[in-house]
Amino acid sequence: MSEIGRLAGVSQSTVSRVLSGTTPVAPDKQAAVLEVIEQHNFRPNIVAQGLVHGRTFQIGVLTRHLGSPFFGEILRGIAKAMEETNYHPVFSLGSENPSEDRKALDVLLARRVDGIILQAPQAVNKMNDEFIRGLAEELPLIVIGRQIPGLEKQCVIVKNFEGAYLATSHIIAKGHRAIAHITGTLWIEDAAQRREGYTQALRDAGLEVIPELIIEGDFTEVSGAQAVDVLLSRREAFPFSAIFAGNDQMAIGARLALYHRRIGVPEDISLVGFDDLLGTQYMIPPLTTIRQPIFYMGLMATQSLLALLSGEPFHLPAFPLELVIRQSVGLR
Amino acid sequence: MSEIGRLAGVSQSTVSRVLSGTTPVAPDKQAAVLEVIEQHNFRPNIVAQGLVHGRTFQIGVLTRHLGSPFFGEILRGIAKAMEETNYHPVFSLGSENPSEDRKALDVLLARRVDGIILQAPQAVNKMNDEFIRGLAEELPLIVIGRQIPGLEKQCVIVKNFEGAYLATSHIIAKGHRAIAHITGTLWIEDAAQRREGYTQALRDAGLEVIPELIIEGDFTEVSGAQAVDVLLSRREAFPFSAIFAGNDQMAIGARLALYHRRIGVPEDISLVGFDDLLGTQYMIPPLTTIRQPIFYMGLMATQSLLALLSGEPFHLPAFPLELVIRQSVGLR
DNA sequence: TTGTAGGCGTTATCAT
DNA sequence: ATGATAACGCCTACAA
Repeated sequence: MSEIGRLAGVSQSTVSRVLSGTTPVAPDKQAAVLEVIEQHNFRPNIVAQGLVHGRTFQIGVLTRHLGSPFFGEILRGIAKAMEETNYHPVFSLGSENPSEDRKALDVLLARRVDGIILQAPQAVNKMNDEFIRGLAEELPLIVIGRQIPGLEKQCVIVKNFEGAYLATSHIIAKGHRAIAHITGTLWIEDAAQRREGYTQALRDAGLEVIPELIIEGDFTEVSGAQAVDVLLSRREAFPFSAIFAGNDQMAIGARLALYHRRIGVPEDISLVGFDDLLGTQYMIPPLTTIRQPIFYMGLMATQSLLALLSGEPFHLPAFPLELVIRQSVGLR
Repeated sequence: MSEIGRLAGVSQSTVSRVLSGTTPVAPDKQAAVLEVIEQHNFRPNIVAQGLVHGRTFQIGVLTRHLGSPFFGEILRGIAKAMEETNYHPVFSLGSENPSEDRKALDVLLARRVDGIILQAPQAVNKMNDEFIRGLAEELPLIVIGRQIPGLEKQCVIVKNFEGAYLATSHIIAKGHRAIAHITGTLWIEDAAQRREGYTQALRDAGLEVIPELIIEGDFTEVSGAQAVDVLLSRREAFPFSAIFAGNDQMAIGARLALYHRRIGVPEDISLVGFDDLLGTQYMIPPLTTIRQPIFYMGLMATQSLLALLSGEPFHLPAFPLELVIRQSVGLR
């Protein structure tokens, strides 16, 4: 920057001022400086700026699984919210291994990110509620997909229980008596809560909860397909006529497996998903699912974080769920 | 850091030395310092370290679409390669809008990333070959999915033409005469090259290339399904008995659409994909596809970049493709 | 072995 | 309006 100043015949501070625009600068010098900057296509070093300001303008996002459409949507929301700001997201991939998870967080912290978005952090070990509460005192923090007692206002959660209850009740209302459920990764709260909603709906309808009809998947399409295989292999002993999949990805996998076995949906088996993923209804119509505003969850989480950052008040809205029936489902 | 030194009764430099381990420090002082560090759980500021060293230990990754399984695999490779290093990836999302694409790159540059991985950059406007060559002179750079003349050694590409040729020839060898093709986003080289391989294989077999049988998709499942709908709607005028999908995601979409119309695969229509995506063969068996070592492409690209960074010699291996036939395809 | 001091690229506060 | 100058947090000669 001083080099630029030298070439333009001004001081380094003037260059800084031209760039920041905080203080008026004589038009001729202004022009001279911009000229030199242009020639050398100089860019101010954000890192050094950060040193001065005490911030990095980076938001850490601790996540898992970048290849999923679900996460992709959340990310779109996060990126969208930061679009016109100076902030930039930095992703760190957690894993199912708790220590790796913690290490990923440490990297973010060492980089002095200005705030953190925790995506469905594991509730074990060093990542327990207590730890996260402590973390929240050190820096602005938003948690997606997990409710931390005492930190409710900074947690983005979804009415998983209600959604699953709604979905299951809908299936029951259509006359089904034996309903299977493919869960997501159970240590992720969303999955556990959806399972609860499912079992509660069964109980409230006076139906029996059959453990053999509940298969744990991992939110991926493959696990959905595999779960169906397991269910079908037991079908003699544990018959069922409908499946409630813990998310749309598993619903897609399940649908493929059913198609493959030439089992009609919904004629032979009814299928309900969760998320209302982009395009799902096009790929596997007809589809009944629970709509979840994923994109907005990412967006709002980020906006709240930015508000936290600037000390502004904010409130995370409640994210509603909705039963969506695409085309005529014909659940029987 | 000086605060830590004060509390431990040593100078700030000694604290630095304890942390870096570059210079011996008296055991007692060492202990005292570590003690204080522990108490205040102090972490050195990587940003400030970067200022001194002139590097940020960040690798910029310009990408598009974080929600795709294909990109997820590349990313796994990138992350894996950086795992035991001090480097950390920073992602910036490009878009189909060239100016956005450029802006995403600028953010990375302003953050003074030490190196850049360009993921299938658009070959237009400011991102032309000339520009990228210039960029490569400024900082270590690896390009995935596009061949830049004069920069071949830093480009990770795949034998797309050969793979598509192989796939199409295989289908022809099974007796098909009218083969449809669903392409990926055509401004991405991979997609264009695969289309070339497809048309060349047809020509070499003396078959006619029918434009109406070539549908442009965008690598997503939905586009695969939609393409099939279009193809089927024209089937009277332009019949076909096989489909070569430009990637596995579109193959999945196509398969779903076919299943939905109760069109058997491979009895009625044969389907071949490209990528050998994780789990695909499980979800839609039997599947014939071209195997592409996606994970290793990300891994090797990153290792090469790190080598570039440290001035070590390196060579990007050729990434082979392979025709994979899962189970008995029964292409007729 | 340890402390002092200078510098990395900016911004902000002073004078001028 | 503009130029010095002091931070920001850390590393590293250099000196002791």
